[in-house]
Amino acid sequence: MTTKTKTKTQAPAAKAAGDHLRLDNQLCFALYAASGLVTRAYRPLLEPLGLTYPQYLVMLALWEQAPRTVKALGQALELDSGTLTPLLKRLEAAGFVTRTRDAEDERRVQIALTQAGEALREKAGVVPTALACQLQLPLDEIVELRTTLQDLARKMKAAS
Amino acid sequence: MTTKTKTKTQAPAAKAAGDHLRLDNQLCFALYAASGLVTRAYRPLLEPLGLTYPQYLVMLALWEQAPRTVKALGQALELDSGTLTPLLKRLEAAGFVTRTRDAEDERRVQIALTQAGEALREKAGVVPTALACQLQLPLDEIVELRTTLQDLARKMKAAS
DNA sequence: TCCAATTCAATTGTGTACAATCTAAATACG
DNA sequence: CGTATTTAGATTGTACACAATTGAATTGGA
Repeated sequence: MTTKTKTKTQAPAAKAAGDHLRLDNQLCFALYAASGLVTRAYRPLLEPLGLTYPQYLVMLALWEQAPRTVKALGQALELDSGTLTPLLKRLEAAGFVTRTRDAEDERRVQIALTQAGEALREKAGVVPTALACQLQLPLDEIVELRTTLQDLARKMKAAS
Repeated sequence: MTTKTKTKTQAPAAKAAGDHLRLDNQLCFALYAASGLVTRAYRPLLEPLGLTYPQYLVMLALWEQAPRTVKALGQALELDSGTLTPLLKRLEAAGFVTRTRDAEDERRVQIALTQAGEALREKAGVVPTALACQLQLPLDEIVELRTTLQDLARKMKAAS
């Protein structure tokens, strides 16, 4: 219906401002909501591992390459030290990583995996598969969506 | 240390575990990183309005329809009262919304826009356009990505 | 050489996010 | 009626997330 009449209607709702401020037309909100929903879907899968979702991402980064500095982790995950420092301390307290000052350059802190941290990789192996089932998306669509998002991320980083 | 195999090539990186735990192969991480980058891109645009990014989303929802209950806002934005209550108190303190107990049902709190809150919509009008430029994506790709994400969100809500 | 600029991580302060719990209000139901 | 259940928000506790600042370590010049 879209009462596009030039009525000076004030109270009811958005109208004159057009659709471009509608929540459902915002890519940003679709991204925000989807990201939140996916994070929530991971929670029950990660709880048995003793990890939160951001902690899981940090562990993924470390399983791929360790030891790494806080800085390198931040670049890989797009996070800064204000976020990572307390998170890594919690992972250290949980026994999954160690934090050591680099002897070469005392400003750096190297994050390494403990035995328990390494061992956790086996248990985490089932997580992506379990989640992929919940997504209810065919594999080729998952790949395409992921590629599009990585593309977007790359462009935004370049433009910043 | 890595006594498990006699191959001396243990240290470098993930390998046997396969690619399915690689960060770059995770849709969840692509979503997480893209969402964070977009949020960050909004920040400088929203700062002159006196809004954070989640506050902006709440205002979008209210510009579309107000007054609304906290519950209704939570459903629209996929957020719960533990997040919304303090956020709405800050918006109230900023003078953009009012919070009123519903006389019909005293459990409900109605969130309405103030004059300042209504007026902010005009200033916010430029935000989506300004951001669309930064995205460096053609409009049809934006629409397609948005549709895919909304699809994903719908499926995940249905499966939960 | 010496010191200014840079770099790295930690800290501080503000603002989300959510689970679990709590309270009051409304509804169901016997 | 009167109580059990459900519902709406608020509160509490834990965990991100980032801007701004700090402080120590390194680097780059003049």
